Amino acid sequence: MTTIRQVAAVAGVSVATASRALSGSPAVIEPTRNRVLDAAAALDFTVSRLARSLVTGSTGNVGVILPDVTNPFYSSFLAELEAVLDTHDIGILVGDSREDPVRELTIVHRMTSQVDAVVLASSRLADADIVAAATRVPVVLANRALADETPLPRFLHQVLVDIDRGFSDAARHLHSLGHTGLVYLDGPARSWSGQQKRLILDRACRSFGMRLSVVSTDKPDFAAGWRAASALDPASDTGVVAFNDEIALGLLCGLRDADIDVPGQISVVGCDDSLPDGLAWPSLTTVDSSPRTLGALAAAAILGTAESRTAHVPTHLVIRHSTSVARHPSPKESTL
Amino acid sequence: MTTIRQVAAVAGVSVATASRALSGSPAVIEPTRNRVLDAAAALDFTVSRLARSLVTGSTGNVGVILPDVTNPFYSSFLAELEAVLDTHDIGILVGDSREDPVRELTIVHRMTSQVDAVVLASSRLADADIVAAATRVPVVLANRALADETPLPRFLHQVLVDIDRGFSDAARHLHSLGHTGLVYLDGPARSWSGQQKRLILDRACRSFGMRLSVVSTDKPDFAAGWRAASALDPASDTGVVAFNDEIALGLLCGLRDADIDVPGQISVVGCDDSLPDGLAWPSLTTVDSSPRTLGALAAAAILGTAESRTAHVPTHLVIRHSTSVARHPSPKESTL
DNA sequence: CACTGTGATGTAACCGGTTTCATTAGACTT
DNA sequence: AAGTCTAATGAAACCGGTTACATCACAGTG
Repeated sequence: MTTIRQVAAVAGVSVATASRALSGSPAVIEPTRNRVLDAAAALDFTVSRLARSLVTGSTGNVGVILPDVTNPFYSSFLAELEAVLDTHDIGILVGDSREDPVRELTIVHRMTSQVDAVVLASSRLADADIVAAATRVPVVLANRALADETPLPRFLHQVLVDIDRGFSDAARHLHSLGHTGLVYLDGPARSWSGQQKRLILDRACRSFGMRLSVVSTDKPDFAAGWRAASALDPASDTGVVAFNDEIALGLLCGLRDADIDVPGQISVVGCDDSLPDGLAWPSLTTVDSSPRTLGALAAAAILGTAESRTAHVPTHLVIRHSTSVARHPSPKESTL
Repeated sequence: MTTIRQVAAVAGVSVATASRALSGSPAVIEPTRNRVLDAAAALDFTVSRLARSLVTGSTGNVGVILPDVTNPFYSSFLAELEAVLDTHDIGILVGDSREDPVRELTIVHRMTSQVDAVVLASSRLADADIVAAATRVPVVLANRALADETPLPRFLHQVLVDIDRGFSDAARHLHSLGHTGLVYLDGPARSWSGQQKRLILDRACRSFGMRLSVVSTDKPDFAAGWRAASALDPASDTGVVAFNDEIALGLLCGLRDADIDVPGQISVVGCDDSLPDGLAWPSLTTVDSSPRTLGALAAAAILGTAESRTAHVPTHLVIRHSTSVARHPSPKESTL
């Protein structure tokens, strides 16, 4: 490996001058700079970000920890975050906690000493652990908020999806279609956003006088939705809201497999609006919480261009064809 | 930030001893080690991987560059790679080239000085660039091979999907079902594996006396498959092989939208076997090239446990219900 | 008892850059 | 011509660890 001292030697200058020339300091005169750059090119030299980081105290890297890289929500989030930071020549250390708080904490520790900030997406950590982490390295919480009573640490940003609007509207929508009860297909047990969605639906149902029942899923994917299909009874469960579109899609397919008509017998609402046109049939009514926008907000927090300590991605309900008027089987009707 | 000198001071030992105690050297006696560990705990100290890397020459990180994190093939690959390396306390720097060789090269440069190795997944770089990179940092090529005439650099591993078997079988399968021609829905123009798939199909078709036509797609996703649906003519295009399952799925949905029956009118074969059960209807005949296994092989190459310089993931054709006997419209039949 | 060997610890150099501060040369002032 | 200022460069400290080598105490040996 070639070092800056070799470059300096070849260029016939001191290491200080070489360093200045290479980092574009204006204090070095044109011909000198060229000698250094030529030498560097000749030796195929690139500065060691490691060594630079050690002395400057900034690494040019940020850490990102996700519950599951494989989940489209997180991979989109990551893609956008990466795209923005890349333009600022910032690298990304990625960690996959696989929904495990212990592993998440381990990864945080591995990262802290080599990044300028850590982004925790849908963190499964306890508030206390997050607060503790924020004392060692700036933290951006994405899709997760600390409890209201927890005071926000100095170096903690939050970027959130404002699902309140979307989920309230989802409940209102189903209510207005005559549904008298709702089934919520929840996400992972430790998911903060899943819990929020549940709370919002609960509040909404209460205000509309609807029943709410919750079905848990371990991993929020297609298979979970498919399995849930067989747990539903079209006689009583006419309206379903899912944690995300993957679950909703699995449900759609599972219901079709069971010859249950959507939206004729059961109405389905998803979340994220992450499915490409034409994949879901019928097209899915969903809450559009954009992970890419969330990624952009996280990037803004990292870059210091965020306007406030906690930012929100707005949502709204996108009504398509997986929801329709509830069919109320009256006692008189026979099921044939 | 607390340093090892502070820990040493509190523990009443020299920095050397502190360092040894913290890194588990056997040369330090039990009570001393405890004093150091206690001091470290009291000061909430963690070693700076940065500083350690600088002197030891090994960073404990590897870089991974992908054409698109959002693509399930790559996110699965990444997930597995991460999972294995995580158990060895190795971190991952991730870069998304977005199919752009220039960006890919930039990312390689950003990484080289801070990783122990770089994994290039489906690299879009020229052989020469890859070889050049391999002189600066060990490289693992995943799903991409150098040209046969290019001599393998010392620090270059290759982990490949042995699609030959799967794709030959796909062609044979369709041939045996009476299809007289094949349409190949290709992936990104710069994709090496796409080119390989094309070559294999070409060879196979030649040997079976089948026609082969190739349709290009820019991004290998659902939407591309959907668009391709309208480019097919069921009268002549009865057998289709797709670059991956996402394209195949898009095609399936697009064909259904156009009221073209699969497999009645058109048979479809995908690649990767990445779709969850029940998503595709009819279930998709596909070549099972496992990205997770590929990720595991890449990890083995990194860890030095690889048995050879180039490893292969075997494939075979998984026959399901999206392929069937070709319906040959004879001139006498009317289309009604 | 003097001598050698061994094991625990300390001292200081080192990794590859950046940056403070000193030095030097030349331009400008008076 | 002496003095002051400025701009370019160099010397050396420093970032936070690791490790080669020196040191020292003590046990074992003849």
